[in-house]
Amino acid sequence: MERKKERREKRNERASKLRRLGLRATPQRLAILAFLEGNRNHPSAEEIYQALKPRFPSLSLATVYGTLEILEQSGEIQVLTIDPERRRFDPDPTPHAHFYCQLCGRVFDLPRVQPALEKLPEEIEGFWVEKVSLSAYGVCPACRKR
Amino acid sequence: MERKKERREKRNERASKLRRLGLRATPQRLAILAFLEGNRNHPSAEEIYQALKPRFPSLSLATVYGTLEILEQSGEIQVLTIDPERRRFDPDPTPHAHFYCQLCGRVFDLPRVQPALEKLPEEIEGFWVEKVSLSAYGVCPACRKR
DNA sequence: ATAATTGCAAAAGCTTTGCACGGAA
DNA sequence: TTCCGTGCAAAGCTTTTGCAATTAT
Repeated sequence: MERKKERREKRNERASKLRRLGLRATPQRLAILAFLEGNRNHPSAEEIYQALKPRFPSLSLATVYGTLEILEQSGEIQVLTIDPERRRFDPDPTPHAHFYCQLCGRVFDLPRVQPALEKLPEEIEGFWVEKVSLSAYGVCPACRKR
Repeated sequence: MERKKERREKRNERASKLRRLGLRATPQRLAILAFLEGNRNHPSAEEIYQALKPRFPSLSLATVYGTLEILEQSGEIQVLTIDPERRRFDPDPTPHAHFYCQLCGRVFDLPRVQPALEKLPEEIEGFWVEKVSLSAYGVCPACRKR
């Protein structure tokens, strides 16, 4: 069974990543990292919490928020303010465009729009720019069909 | 005194605008419109409320929220989600870039960055785009000096 | 007159905080 | 053993809602 070994390795990678950031590798943090990894759904804190709850019955929403906070400060993830109702979290910290569907509320990546962002300088009209975000609002392909 | 006449005219313009939208021209709405007009501070609902409270002691926050909601739906203003803490309102409904200062929390217009937005089509990769917003985060000129 | 709008209070979310306990290093 | 991290409950905010009273038309 190679799968077991693979999982163990990924787990170790995540633990190392956390320790490299000066953080303790707790089961909760490892689970949140694992859930986020490769997740393109831009989940909210509540969604992460609900998804992990079955396997971590003692998990608390406060821990989820806390972990997401330090992961953002560490540059491992990015927080999106695209959804007017709640914060969304993106495991990919590199700048890229997002789309918010006003019908279903889902958030999508728009990787091909990215280039427009690259051209922005570190300084615009005296403002020091740390991060740029491009958000589009409208109707996603699935909702257009209905 | 020409000022009085001018104020009366502006007030009439706002009243007409409201009625054109099928809305009643109440003192509260006229005051909110007047406060927003030419206001480049991207105020929050609370800020609008506090600013108008002295002259409209009976004004309620619920009315402010309600008015802002219908003004947005009418296309008269735009709601910004750039501030992670609260919604900000912009009397200019046309798409333009914004800057959020992470130190003082103020929101600025970045009118010269606008062109980058113009190039975006109505449809991107199957997504129907109704609105695009470009937000930059960093430190504003005033805060850089300190 | 009458239908829309206001203001109040309460409710509904989302997110943060304080603190005692538990667990990683 | 030593702190860092967790979980719980409560609090803090922003925003929404229901409804009776008011007011624009």
